[in-house]
Amino acid sequence: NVSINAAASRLRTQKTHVIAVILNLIDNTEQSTTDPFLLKLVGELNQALNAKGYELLLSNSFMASDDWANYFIRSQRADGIIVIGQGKSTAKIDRAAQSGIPIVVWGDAKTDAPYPIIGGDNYLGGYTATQHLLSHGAKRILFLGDSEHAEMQERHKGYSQAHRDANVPIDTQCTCAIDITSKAAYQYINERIKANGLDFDGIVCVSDMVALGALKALKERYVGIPSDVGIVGYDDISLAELMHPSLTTVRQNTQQAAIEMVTQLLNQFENKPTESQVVETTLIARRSTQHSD
Amino acid sequence: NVSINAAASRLRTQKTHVIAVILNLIDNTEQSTTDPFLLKLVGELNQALNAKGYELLLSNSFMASDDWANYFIRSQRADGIIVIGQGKSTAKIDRAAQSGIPIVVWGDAKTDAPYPIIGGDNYLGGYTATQHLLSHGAKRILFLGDSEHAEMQERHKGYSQAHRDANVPIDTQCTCAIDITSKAAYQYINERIKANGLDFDGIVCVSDMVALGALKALKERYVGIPSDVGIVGYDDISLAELMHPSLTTVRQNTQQAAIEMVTQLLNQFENKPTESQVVETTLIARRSTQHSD
DNA sequence: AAGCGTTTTGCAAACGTTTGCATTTTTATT
DNA sequence: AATAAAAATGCAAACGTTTGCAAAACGCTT
Repeated sequence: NVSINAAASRLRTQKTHVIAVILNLIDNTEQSTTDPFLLKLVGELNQALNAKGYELLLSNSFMASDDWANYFIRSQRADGIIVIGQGKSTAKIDRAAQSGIPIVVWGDAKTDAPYPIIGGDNYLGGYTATQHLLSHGAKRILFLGDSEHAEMQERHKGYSQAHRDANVPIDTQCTCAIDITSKAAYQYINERIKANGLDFDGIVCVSDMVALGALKALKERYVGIPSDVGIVGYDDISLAELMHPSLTTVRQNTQQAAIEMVTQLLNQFENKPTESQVVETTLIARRSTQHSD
Repeated sequence: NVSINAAASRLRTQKTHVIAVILNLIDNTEQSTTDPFLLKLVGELNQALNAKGYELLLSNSFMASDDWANYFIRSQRADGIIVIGQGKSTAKIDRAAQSGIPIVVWGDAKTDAPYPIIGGDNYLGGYTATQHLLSHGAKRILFLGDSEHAEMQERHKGYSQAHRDANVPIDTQCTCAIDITSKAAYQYINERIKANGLDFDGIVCVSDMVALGALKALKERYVGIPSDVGIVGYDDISLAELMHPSLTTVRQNTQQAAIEMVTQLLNQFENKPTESQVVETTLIARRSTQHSD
């Protein structure tokens, strides 16, 4: 009676008021649908979309196969697409964008692309995290993460620049390419210490999950934190401050990001110009890098 | 060309191949869309649904207002509803079910209801967790959680029975009603110790998040874990094993749960009988309750 | 009361599928 | 070769809105 048929309405108006959110997971990695940061973003997006009268269709790009434009937009399942994560290759994203559909992605905003990219300031994040460790006396800082991602590369640039600015030499041995999971980090740190001993006094991690894995390995070997090794994560997931010691981390304003992504997407519906946006990125200093004051 | 219009198809066939998943959040609580366990379940549901050719429409019941049956089903936005969490009151769920729409809920399977409820064995979970602590010598065990939920009540029953079976007296002072957030747990433990000193030697928590909050408070006061206080969580979120000490917890098989929920929902489409189901619930013993072996 | 502009009401077409029925074509059977 | 059965093809109706247009009703002015 009072409820109107959405299918009919959509057919008639050619508008679905649905946005597909695609978790663009890293293919051969276990960084899965359960990654806290990604899901946090999904939660924020849901709120931001609802506020604008849109609903969120969650997709892990299993059903959509590879042709997002056709599956979601042409077939009128959604009005636009929000992709979370650039992945190692932006091929799928590029293809979708090329067919001229409304699309926004969460990733590295500095990437030059025909679609708007929203993301934190990865260079600044990497720089600040590293500088923070250096200023607390660290001399050999590991960079723990996957450098194949645009986001990670930016962070690594910041990592390098911070070293140069502080006149601390960079050892390429300190850049460690691992899967961005806590498990991989745990294993890596374990094996490195077994092989080399404790040949570092700081770690910049590419996510909090990675940091937690590293932290666990260090604790099990009774490495003092932050006395022997300082560690900083990335994302400020809710667990970060609950750790012991609480985890210094780089926070990206996900709420702002979600709102911005939705705005940029809706702009495309009205053919307004769009542009990539950088969201607030701040270091949250906690105990994993400094003793109590 | 090759892509068919979903709106038209849905209108004609009266089938959307979409399932609405509603995060039935506890109203005046901060247990938000970012709760790791809930999102884990969402992830699993997404996979299980995709496997059956359905898509997942995520909803936090903001858009749906209160009339789920009308908003989602009558209006043909989805074919069925999966509700995550019974909440303090099942009024909304009952109303939706009463209008005869396909619905399944994650909650306490022992609750008598006209719709299938999938959930872990909360009584067993509460019992096993408590028994585990008792068998490691605990004498005064806190039950930390909100007892207004059906699920929590069952766990509390298990908690009580375990005490009786072990001939350990129960003090009502040990049943602590708090919001199920890490923050509330942290504050509660802090204040309790400040007021009473360390008047307990074990904690059964209603979720891992709660356990983490409690853990943090204990560590800050240099309470030995598990030597002074043993602690067991619930849910086995990925962080549980990364904590230090790693967290003993009760694991509910969420993958099995997701598949079961989807099955029960699809059954309703074909008017097959449905029934509430209990999923595998096991204690994962880790360091927060026992020293290394 | 007639003329004019504005608002209300009513109708029919269109959105793109699916489905049932009727017709035609193909294939198999005696 | 004639007939029955099966498969393929074509057509039109229906799903429930929205929207534009026409017609009608209404209010105001001269």
